[in-house]
Amino acid sequence: MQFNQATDYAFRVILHLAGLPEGELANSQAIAEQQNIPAGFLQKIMRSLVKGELVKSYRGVDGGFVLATSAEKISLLDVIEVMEGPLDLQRCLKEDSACTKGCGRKCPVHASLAVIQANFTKALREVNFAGLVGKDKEER
Amino acid sequence: MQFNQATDYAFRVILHLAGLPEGELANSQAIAEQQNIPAGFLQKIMRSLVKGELVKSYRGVDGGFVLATSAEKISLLDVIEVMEGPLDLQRCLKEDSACTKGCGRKCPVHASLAVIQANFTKALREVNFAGLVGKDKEER
DNA sequence: TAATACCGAACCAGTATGGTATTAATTATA
DNA sequence: TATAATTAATACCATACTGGTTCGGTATTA
Repeated sequence: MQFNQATDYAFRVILHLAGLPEGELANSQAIAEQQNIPAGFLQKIMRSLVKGELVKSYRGVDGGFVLATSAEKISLLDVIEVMEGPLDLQRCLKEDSACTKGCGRKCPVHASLAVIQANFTKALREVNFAGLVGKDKEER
Repeated sequence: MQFNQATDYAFRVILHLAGLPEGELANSQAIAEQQNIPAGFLQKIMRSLVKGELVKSYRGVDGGFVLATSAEKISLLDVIEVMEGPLDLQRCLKEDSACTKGCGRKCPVHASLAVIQANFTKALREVNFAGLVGKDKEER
């Protein structure tokens, strides 16, 4: 029960981009070096972030990446879902049919986990990268 | 970000055992049939639960399994941790050294996730199987 | 001593993880 | 318009994890 390494890296990437001066873009080499992420793997991650529409890319000389929207509008959950797909603690919280016992909604474990999951995702949705980058700068 | 199938099965197993009349034990075949869990796989799961000291086993004729302690004292988190090991959202929440960026405790993502994880595990710890089996019986 | 049940370990196919490598497409600029 | 800089796309790879299955061993009891 852990986020992927790629997701951890993606957090760093978004935080990095969120900390950039308005309008400035970062290329993958710079991100890789400053955030200490394997360059080749980072490129793969960047493509996920672009596909997931969290980041915009520009090719060619002086190309690079920028956030696709304001840091305030990007939450921890957004990054997680782009990197790992929807967050569902149990198979049967995604689709009822996934429960091999076929208890439908009657299983009390299911019911409890549904509530816990709702609170969990809410908490992840409430943290945005504008806030995070703010704390990051305080730190220094 | 999903619990293993084995963990889901384990929830059913504990719920099953928690619903048994005082002192009664269930053998793996009965559990497999009633909870619709592949018999061979269930045996593996039972061994994990025994090793994790959530369940006690008795061999031989009329052998089987019982909860090792009262259902009240077994939480969702207990089952999860026995089946999957400690719950840590990020590598660096487990060990500082796991952060390849080496930011120690200064990373704001780390800090936020630590809080979220604490609430998450608290919620999982607060749900016990005495409560769950109560709801299960109401249902019928 | 035979039947019943759990124990332990090995094994297996399929998929995910964490990377790497290569080639193609694009674009600013000299 | 050539060229250097950059991302895009795809394929590949070793290793580990997942969700099982199998089989011989061991304890218990009638």
